[in-house]
Amino acid sequence: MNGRKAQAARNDQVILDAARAVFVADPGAPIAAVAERAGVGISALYRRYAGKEDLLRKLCADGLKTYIAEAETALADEGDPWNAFAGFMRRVVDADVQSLTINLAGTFTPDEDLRRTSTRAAELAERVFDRAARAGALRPGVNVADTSLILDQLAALHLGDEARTAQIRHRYLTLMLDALRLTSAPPPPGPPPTAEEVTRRWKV
Amino acid sequence: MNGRKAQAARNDQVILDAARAVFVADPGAPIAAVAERAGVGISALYRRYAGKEDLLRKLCADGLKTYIAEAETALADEGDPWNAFAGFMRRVVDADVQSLTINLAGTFTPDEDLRRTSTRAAELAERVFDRAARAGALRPGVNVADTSLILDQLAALHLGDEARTAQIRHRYLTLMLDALRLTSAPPPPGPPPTAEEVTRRWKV
DNA sequence: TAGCCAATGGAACATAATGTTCCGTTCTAT
DNA sequence: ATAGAACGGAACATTATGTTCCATTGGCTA
Repeated sequence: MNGRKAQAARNDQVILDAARAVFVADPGAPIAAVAERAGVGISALYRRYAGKEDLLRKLCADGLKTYIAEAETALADEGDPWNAFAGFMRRVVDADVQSLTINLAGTFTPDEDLRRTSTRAAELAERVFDRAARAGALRPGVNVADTSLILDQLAALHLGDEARTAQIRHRYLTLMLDALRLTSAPPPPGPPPTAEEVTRRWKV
Repeated sequence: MNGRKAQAARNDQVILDAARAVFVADPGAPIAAVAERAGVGISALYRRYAGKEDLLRKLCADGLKTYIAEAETALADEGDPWNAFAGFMRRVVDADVQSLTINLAGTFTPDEDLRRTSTRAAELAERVFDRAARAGALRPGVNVADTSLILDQLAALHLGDEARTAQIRHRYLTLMLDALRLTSAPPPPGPPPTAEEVTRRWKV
């Protein structure tokens, strides 16, 4: 298949890739920046999405889906529960999911479908976490919400280059995982984060 | 002393406090928000500062000064070098210095004086860190720049309430410090951050 | 007491940024 | 050859926001 239709199909992907790159780098970027990066005109965007919010919702939903996929991969791992959990965290950092979900939250109004996806993502993550916890691999006093906030912190790291940023994020993820693995250390101070505190960032 | 002059003197402080609160919560906040929070008119601001950048520079310089003060306190501590270092980190988190320096960097052009202050701050922090390192209290492979990036990550944490935010930041600072204290653990992966990478965020 | 002036409030102004629409053009399929 | 999908990008509408300007207030001094 060639011609106009093929270009359109290719553009679907090109636009999504560009949008992801642009909004990961700057969540408040103008829509024109996406068009420029994709090498298309603005109407190519508006033909596909009703508006900016629509595009952001799509990106966020995609991010949650890869998060879910990684969690399912971790759950399918029959080996050491701690390793499954740690691997899950590393893959989520690599996919830069947090930049697509947390950093975009609040810039658009979520729809029902997105809320459902978000709920499912949280459930799966909890199962990955709990399995490691029940195996006695985790420091006392930590919970799933802690892992969300840890991912948030890592997503805040920006060092110019995308590759270098990923590298440095893994550096601090390693430190955090080491701290979470200290099963005989005292619980970290302060009340642990609640699910509500982690969810509050979503608009409406 | 009373009357107009006293009000002006009070306003100096009120305006600075309001500006700190507003820009810590939102580095891109409009200047009108500061005036509103301070309960003064806009001209009360423009009488004191040539423009928005001027105010931001002032806030940033103040932040660096408290950072320097805390580092000097740590250096004056003759006790355990690790405790001095850890206390320094905790106090910097409490003062929310990072929100006034890193988060504001890039939104204004630093002047010569601010650059000098910044350099001095880095020197002192390095001495606090090195003393702990020479005492053998630190995990191999970590350096001062690591502590900067750790503070950045913590500053990215926002949980509505200011008190709660401080609480949760201390939670993860504790985890990070625990990981930094594992003197017989392997060095964290990836090339450590360089001074240049930590400094790059400054405009010009 | 009259008058000067620092200090202020806040409307008005000037821009800049940016989401969205619209129209002429291109290219494919029939 | 023609209809219509897909597109480019200028034009438009709106909003956000830094800065200026002027009338007003209140204390201090001659």
